[in-house]
Amino acid sequence: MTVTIYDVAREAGVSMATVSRVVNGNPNVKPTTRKKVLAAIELLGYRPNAVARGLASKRTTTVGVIIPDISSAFFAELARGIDDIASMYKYNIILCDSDSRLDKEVQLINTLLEKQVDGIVYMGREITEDHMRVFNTSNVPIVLAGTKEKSSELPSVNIDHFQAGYDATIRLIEGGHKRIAIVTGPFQDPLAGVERFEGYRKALEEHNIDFRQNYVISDKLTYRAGMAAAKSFMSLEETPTAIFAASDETAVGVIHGLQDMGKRVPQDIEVIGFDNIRLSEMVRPKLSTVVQPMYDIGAVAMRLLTKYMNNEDVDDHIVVLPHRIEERQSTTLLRDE
Amino acid sequence: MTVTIYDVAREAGVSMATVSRVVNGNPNVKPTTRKKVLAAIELLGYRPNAVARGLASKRTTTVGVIIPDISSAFFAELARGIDDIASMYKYNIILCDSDSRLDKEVQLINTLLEKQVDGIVYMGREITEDHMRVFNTSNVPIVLAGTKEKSSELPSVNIDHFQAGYDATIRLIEGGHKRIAIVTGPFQDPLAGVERFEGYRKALEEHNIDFRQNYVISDKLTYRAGMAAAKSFMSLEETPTAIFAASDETAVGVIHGLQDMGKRVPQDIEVIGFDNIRLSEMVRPKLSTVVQPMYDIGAVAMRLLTKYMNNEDVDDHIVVLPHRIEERQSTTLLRDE
DNA sequence: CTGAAAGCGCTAACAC
DNA sequence: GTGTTAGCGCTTTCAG
Repeated sequence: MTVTIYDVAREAGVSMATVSRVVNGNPNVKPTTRKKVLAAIELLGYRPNAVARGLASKRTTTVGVIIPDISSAFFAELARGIDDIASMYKYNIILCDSDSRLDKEVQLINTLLEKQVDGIVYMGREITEDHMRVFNTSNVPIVLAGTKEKSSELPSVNIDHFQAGYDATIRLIEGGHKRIAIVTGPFQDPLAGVERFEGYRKALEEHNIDFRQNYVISDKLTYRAGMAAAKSFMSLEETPTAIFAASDETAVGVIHGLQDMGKRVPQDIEVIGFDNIRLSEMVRPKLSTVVQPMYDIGAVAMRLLTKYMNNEDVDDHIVVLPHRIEERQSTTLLRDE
Repeated sequence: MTVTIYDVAREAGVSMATVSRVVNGNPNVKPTTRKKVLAAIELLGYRPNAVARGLASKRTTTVGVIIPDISSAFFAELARGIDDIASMYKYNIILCDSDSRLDKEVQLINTLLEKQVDGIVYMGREITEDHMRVFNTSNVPIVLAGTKEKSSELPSVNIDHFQAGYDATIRLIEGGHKRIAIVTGPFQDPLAGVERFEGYRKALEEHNIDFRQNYVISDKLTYRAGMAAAKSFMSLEETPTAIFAASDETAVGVIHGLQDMGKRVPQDIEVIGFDNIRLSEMVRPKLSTVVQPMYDIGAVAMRLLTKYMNNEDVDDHIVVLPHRIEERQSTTLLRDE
């Protein structure tokens, strides 16, 4: 029924080993026999069975990727980086949407390990001890992309979120603002919820601006949350004049919430986002934002993983990529008015 | 080093076969022995090797998914539907980004087949004879999601794009418009480029509205293309009063292009999009659009695939899901002014 | 209800 | 250069 390496061998009048050699590009084959084998392969329509190969060689050229939400523009962009590099190195990807649920994540990791992936790229928001426990049962390398884990045991690639939050706030301060609000992620999220927020605090502190608890809203970084936050801030007695939202989607929600209340951005209130997803250029005013090199984070993470899988030396298992601020129309920082 | 089924068998004092049975949930095992085996598994930290299982059983519980661009909101949403149903049926997904390139697609299909996936869900824009050739070498079922192939041999799930294009245009006509332009996809794309466009033509024709060649622009359905199209249409002597864009992103580009030229939407010009991606609610005015049940298309496609993989009967291999029009703020169809 | 044994299709020494 | 021969770790008859 299905044609195997053995059929090819017989057809070509050689041994399985020889067929295996030509299939795998082993140079130790006389050109004439190679030709014969190739002809037999063509004739029979032979397709190597990667599962059998995987069992025999103990390598599957497949890596597992855990993603919290494939329809999130941010993670999808990371995934693109991962996929590009993976395919460059001839790896395939088993993509698993974890829905950010711990139980599912743990189960997925186990499944991936059973499937004998050669390595795993993990994306998530928070890493608990339960995560670490499963990670530790892994016999293959794992690298975190856009995700952090406090002990810094696991290799990871990120930007400096603290610094990024600081930078964003500084720009607002330099724009002359004193009443600066923030919509930050859930506090369980060490990056979007904590570090960016800590950067914000530090910036205020350094500039002797009082920190006001009612200027901070911690929520899931959705569009709706942004709209709600805008309403909430605008109901304060002393309303903020600038808002730092820890994600672009949220920032856009903030802007629309503001606009719906008749406020103009940036004339009345300035808004800055985070990530630089494509959406940020597809709204009016275009969103000023902290740009995170999403594609690169994914790409570098995957590249790092290939090094581990090939037992190459890696000089630094924690890589921090640069970020920058892209000023568009939702802030007026560059205008001198 | 790694613990195998054999180790568990010895530890539990039973045969491999018995261990296999408990691992696979075979009921023909005495509770006591099951308990013993489970204990041994726990003790040894045994993790079944899915590759070996796949080789022996000829099933990998893995399906391949080809996606043109993982960072496209439309396809990502389909992928979510696919993934959800796949995980519901205990399948894992090998996700391959084809970048819409024929050569890569063909190569990816082959790789997936080598990896012994149990089935394939294919998403793409166009299906050529080269595609069909590879598809035909497959010994596992393939279903198309959001993609069509003229011969209708392959199972697929879609909406009726012709009807959808027709409906969108009719709404514009009913809104009182006579000068209706369209930004359609590339003509190689049978759905976004051809069918939607044909629907548009038919609607005009039925209402005795002259078809004008300079009211149609066929381009990649990007945001930029939308902006460019808006400029182009507005440079015409007789400018359109309504524009149907064959994707939401393009529609938003059109709107912004219009706004940048000082036009108001919908007061001066009405715009309707296609797909109903999340973006359509995250812009102002909110975009009226033809809603395509993206998640469902993916989900149904995957469900269909499971049927084929289990040799279940399927009554109809071509499934057409319903679409509808969601009126938001970029059209005034419902207003009576 | 349980065990023995024959593969699944391929790779990887090891000979020649 | 090429062939032989063990496995890789598991499922699956087939007995009993």
